[in-house]
Amino acid sequence: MYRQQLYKQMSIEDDIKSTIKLKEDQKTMINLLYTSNWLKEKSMGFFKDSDLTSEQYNVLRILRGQKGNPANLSTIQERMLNKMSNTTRLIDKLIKKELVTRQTCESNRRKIEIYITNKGLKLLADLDSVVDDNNKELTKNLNTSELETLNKLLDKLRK
Amino acid sequence: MYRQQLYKQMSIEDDIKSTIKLKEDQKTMINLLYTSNWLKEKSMGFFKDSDLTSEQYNVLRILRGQKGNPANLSTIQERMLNKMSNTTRLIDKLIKKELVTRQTCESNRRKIEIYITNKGLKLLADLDSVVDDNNKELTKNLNTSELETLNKLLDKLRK
DNA sequence: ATCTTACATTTGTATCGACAACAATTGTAT
DNA sequence: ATACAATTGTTGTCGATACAAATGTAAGAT
Repeated sequence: MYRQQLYKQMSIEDDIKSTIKLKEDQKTMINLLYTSNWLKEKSMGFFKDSDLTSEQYNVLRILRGQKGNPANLSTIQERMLNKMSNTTRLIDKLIKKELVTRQTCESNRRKIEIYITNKGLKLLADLDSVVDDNNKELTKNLNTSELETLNKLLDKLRK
Repeated sequence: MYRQQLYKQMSIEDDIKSTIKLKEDQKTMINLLYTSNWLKEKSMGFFKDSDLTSEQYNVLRILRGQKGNPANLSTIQERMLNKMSNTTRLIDKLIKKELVTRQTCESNRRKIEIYITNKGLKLLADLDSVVDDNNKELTKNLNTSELETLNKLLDKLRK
């Protein structure tokens, strides 16, 4: 039983060359993982140029969002897109690049406080327009209303 | 229409605790990465139980899709959800577990042919229902029509 | 005061992935 | 026939990552 490829838009089943008919929920699972990898691949060039990994960039964004306030490790971990087990060493890398600083919290010495440096802020500012262009490029096939629908569905999925 | 936030569904902006208003395309990018990580996390238990990594499972699925025909390395790489650089060593792991076999191709001795073993097929068969349940559980907040819409939008995004 | 438990981060270890160098085989041009 | 290029896969290296155990700190119970 062969599918009608000719009239159909290229779908996830074509992309992964599935030989069997997938159920809608299976398709969604695969589609989401596949699409997120697709996005990562398409963004790789950007991260390579900036000499940051996507996780490092993510942490810098989180710190900028603190607007001058420090963040401690557990806060950062909570907010990261993908919780990784070893934020310590990620911060080490950022410190070596002088993009953040680390100091132990006065009121609770178990905690450490992490600040983004001016150099870090400057780097982010420089990257902003590139990231923006990249986002626009990668989402150019969907109009705003479609993007909204997509976001709503993703939010609802995780609800 | 004030205090609209109170009645609003939890969105990606709440999830990542963004302090700034994001544009729709930014939201989509983050939402996709975040959701795929969410799915991976939620599926982790399954992979741990089966003693397979998600990539190994993915490769076994691809081989089963071959329906008895072998696949060579480059074919597998093409079809993997996330292209990894070192499929050789991934196959090594699967061979050690006796889930696949490897032999050089007769007609083109640069190529190798990879077959899934009966043990591999049996493992997949055993996992099928678990995977199915997992999929259903993870997509339970969306009905079929919503899943279809989601799939269409993802396909269109990558088009 | 000491003990236990919880919290916050760090460190050890083993594995994974990216990248590059390499080897073997096949294809092609002269 | 020979040389050169392209294909296909393997191996070495190194940084990144996951997971678990260890460390240091705080708070509560007895």
